[in-house]
Amino acid sequence: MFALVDCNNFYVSCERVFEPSLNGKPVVVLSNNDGCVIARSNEAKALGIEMGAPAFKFKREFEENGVHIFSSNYALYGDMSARVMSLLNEFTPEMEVYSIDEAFLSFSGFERFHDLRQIGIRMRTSVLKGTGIPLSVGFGPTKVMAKVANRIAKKFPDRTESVYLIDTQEKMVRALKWLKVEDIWGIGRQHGKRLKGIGVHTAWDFTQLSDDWVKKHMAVVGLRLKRELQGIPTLDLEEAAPKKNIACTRSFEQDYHRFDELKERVSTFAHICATKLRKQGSRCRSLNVFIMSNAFRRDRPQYQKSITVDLPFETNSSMELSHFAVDALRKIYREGYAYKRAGVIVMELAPEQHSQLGIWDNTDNRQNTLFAVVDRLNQALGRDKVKLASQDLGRTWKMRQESLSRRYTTRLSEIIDIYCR
DNA sequence: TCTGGGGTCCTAGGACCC
DNA sequence: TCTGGGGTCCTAGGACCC
Repeated sequence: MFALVDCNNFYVSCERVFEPSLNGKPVVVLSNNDGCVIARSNEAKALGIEMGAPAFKFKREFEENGVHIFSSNYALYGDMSARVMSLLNEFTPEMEVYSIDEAFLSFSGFERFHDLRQIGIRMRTSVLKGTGIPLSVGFGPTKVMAKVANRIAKKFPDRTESVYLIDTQEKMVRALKWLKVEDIWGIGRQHGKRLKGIGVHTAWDFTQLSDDWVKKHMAVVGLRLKRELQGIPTLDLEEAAPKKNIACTRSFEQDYHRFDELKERVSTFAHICATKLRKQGSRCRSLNVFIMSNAFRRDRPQYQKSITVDLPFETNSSMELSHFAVDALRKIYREGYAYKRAGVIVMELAPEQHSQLGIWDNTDNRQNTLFAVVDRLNQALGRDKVKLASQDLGRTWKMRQESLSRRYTTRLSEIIDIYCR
């Protein structure tokens, strides 16, 4: 049996831990630049605020309904996530951290000696007590069924105590007939639309389709999904693996027109990618740079272009990557457009240890030592203490973050205040 | 005025090899 | 007129996830 454990409205729950007066009130968390709604409390969901809704369009609604707004605080969410995962890990060593707020746990064999429902309830209690974050837990014979069970636990918290177990044929059929086809994990908008078009409305209907149809229209991924929903496992827990691509991309808080302005940002994105590469112990062989104008402004001329370049050698040096990224930018930059978004993606990653050196044009090895020191300094003193000269030394831009909470758990100076009367 | 960011996997088709 | 057979690798695009 698999469990899928999921934190309820995770970002909102993190904020509420440190502001408990917000329990029971509508709360939303916004994306970078306070752009879109990316987390909602149940009360906010009930107000009809959609996931991904642009914040400016809902401004009035927020005010009228007293919705509490937070800018996203990834330092806080990342640290809270690590605490949750570490508590969950005590229940079984076999765990796959699937996302910042979700984990699959394998309990194969446990069902013979343990009451899985009780284990689920104990996980909830432990994490709630240890971190203040509420969970929903679903158990099923496959990963997809565990997802389904989790959905039921979340939908009916009172009846299930937020823990639901699918362990019999009847429960499986009942769950499948209840679940809408577009809500199946792995069925997105496109497939959902097509399936409904041919009269497939529930997960149960989907399992009744022929293998041929599924294979033809949804390839092997669809076929695996069908098996999983029939209770036949095709997906196993996945090992934590090094990333195959690493990206840093941003929308700007204002339009940029000049090459120099873009250059400054792209150089920073390359530096951030390089830092992530070094942290993972990888180097990259190629990188992609893209720039684009504001796609929402249909009234203005549009331009978007991306370019992938092979590097002459593998590297994770901020200086070298910044240099190559700016070179690439130069090739795609066109004057006369208002740029709104850009990014750097490093690709073809290889482990540092056995990297292939070229004969003629090797990276300068002294950079390894240099950036080891840079990383240490930035870690100890704050992220931007040491920068490249090509970066944003003037720091003319700043991310819009009007409602940022404190980094309660990772900065001593921002720790929660307790007042005694 | 204002619209996020970071990933993965799969397939078809073209280019190329012997 | 007629034009093999069997592979691999790469890329772009589509679909999905959180």
